[in-house]
Amino acid sequence: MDQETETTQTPSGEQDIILQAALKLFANKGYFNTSLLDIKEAANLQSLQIIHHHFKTKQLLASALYANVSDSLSISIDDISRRNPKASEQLRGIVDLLFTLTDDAPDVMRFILTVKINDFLHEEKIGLEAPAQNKIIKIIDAGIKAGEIRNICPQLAYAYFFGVIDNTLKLVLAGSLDKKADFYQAQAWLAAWNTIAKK
Amino acid sequence: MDQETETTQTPSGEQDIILQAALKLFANKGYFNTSLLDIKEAANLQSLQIIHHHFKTKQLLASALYANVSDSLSISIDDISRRNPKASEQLRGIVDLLFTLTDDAPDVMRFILTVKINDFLHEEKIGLEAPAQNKIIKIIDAGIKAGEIRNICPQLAYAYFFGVIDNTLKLVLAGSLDKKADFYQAQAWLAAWNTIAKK
DNA sequence: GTCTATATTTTGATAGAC
DNA sequence: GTCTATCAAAATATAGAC
Repeated sequence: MDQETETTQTPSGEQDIILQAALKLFANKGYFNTSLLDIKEAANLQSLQIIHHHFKTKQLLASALYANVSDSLSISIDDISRRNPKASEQLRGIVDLLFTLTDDAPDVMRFILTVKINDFLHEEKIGLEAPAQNKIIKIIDAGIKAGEIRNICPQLAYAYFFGVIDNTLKLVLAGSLDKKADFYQAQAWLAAWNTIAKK
Repeated sequence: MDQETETTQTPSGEQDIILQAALKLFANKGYFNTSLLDIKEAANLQSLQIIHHHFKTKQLLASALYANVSDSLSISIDDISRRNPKASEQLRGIVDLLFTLTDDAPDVMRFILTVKINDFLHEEKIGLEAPAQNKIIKIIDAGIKAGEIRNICPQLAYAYFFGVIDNTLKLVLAGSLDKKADFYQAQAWLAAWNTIAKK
C-alpha cells in the first residue's frame, strides 16, 4: 500500500498492483493457500481474466514475483559491495538492508524468508543457486582469502551467519518480540559475525 | 523403511505404515504437493478408504503426524535434561540428538525443519508454542539464571543458537555438503554455543 | 467390513458475448 | 479488449455393493 516497489523494470501499473497483492497473500498465507480469486479481490480487479492476461498461469505469476524480489536484492547487494571494500563492511551493509526491509516492507521479507520457492519453481535445483545467495557466498569467500573470516567452507559460513540473522528477523516478523527489527540489529550482527570472524 | 519409529503410543501396524509413508512424502514434496493417492500408493494400500478410516481427513492425518514427532522430541529432550545438570550439557545433548537424527532418519528431520505446520494446523498460533521448543527455552532460561548463558531474551538466544544448528542440518539434508551430518557437529556446536555463551 | 465407484468442491484456465 | 459464463481437472470425502 504505502510501500514503494523494488522493481526497477516495467512499472506498468496493473501488473504491479497484481504483483503487490500476490506478494502480500503469498507472504502471509503461502502459495497453495492463496487462490487466484483471493488475488483478484485483494487487487480490486473486476475479473480473473486480467490476471491470466498479464501472467499466463499462477506459477508464472509467482515466478515473476520471485524474479522481481530476487533481482532487486541482487542489485542492492551489488550497490553495497561497490561502496564497501571489506567483506565485513559488505556483510554489515546487507544485514542493515535486511533489518530495514523488515521494518519498512515486512511482506517482502516474509516472502523472502518464509515462502518455499520450490512450491512454484521447478526449473533445475534452485534454492542455493539463488543469485543473491551466490553473491553473498562470493563475498564470504573473498573475506576468507583476505583473512577477515576464518577458513571454513563458505557455504557453512553462510549458513551460520544467516542462521542467526534470518531467525532473528523471523521472530520480529512473527510478532514475538515487542520492539522493531532495528532494535535488535546491532546485537544480531555481533552474534552472527562472531560465528565466522577470524580470531 | 529400516528406521524405527519414535512413536511410543499405539503401534497398531497399519496406522504406522500410513504415518511413515505420509512423513516421507510430506518431508520431501510438501503437504500440498502430496495427495492422499500418493500416500495410498507409497503405503501399498488397496484403497483410499483405509486412510479415511484411520484418519478422518488429510489435515487430521498431518496433525497426528506432527503430534507424534513432536511428542517423541519432547520425550527425548526430557531424557536428556534428566541426565545432565547443566544447561550447556543439555543443549549439547539436544544438538547431538538432532545431528544423529539427520544421519539416521533424514525424513524425520526434513519434516521437522522444512514442513510448514501452519499449512495443516490452524488451531491457535502454533510454531513458537511447540512443546519441544518451549522446553528448550526453559533450559536456556535456567542457563541464564545459572550464569552459563549471557543475559539476553531467551527467545532471541533460541533463535541465534538454532539458527546456526538448523541451517547446518538443512545444508546436509539438501545434499549440499559431501560429508555426513556427524562430521559438522563439533564445529556447528561451537559456533552455536558461542552466540549465547557468557564471556 | 473391505473395496469399487461416485459425488462434491475447489480452483485453475478458457471460450464466447458485448 | 474487457467481463460473464463455462469448462476441466484434481483431489477430498462418501456412499453403496459384495
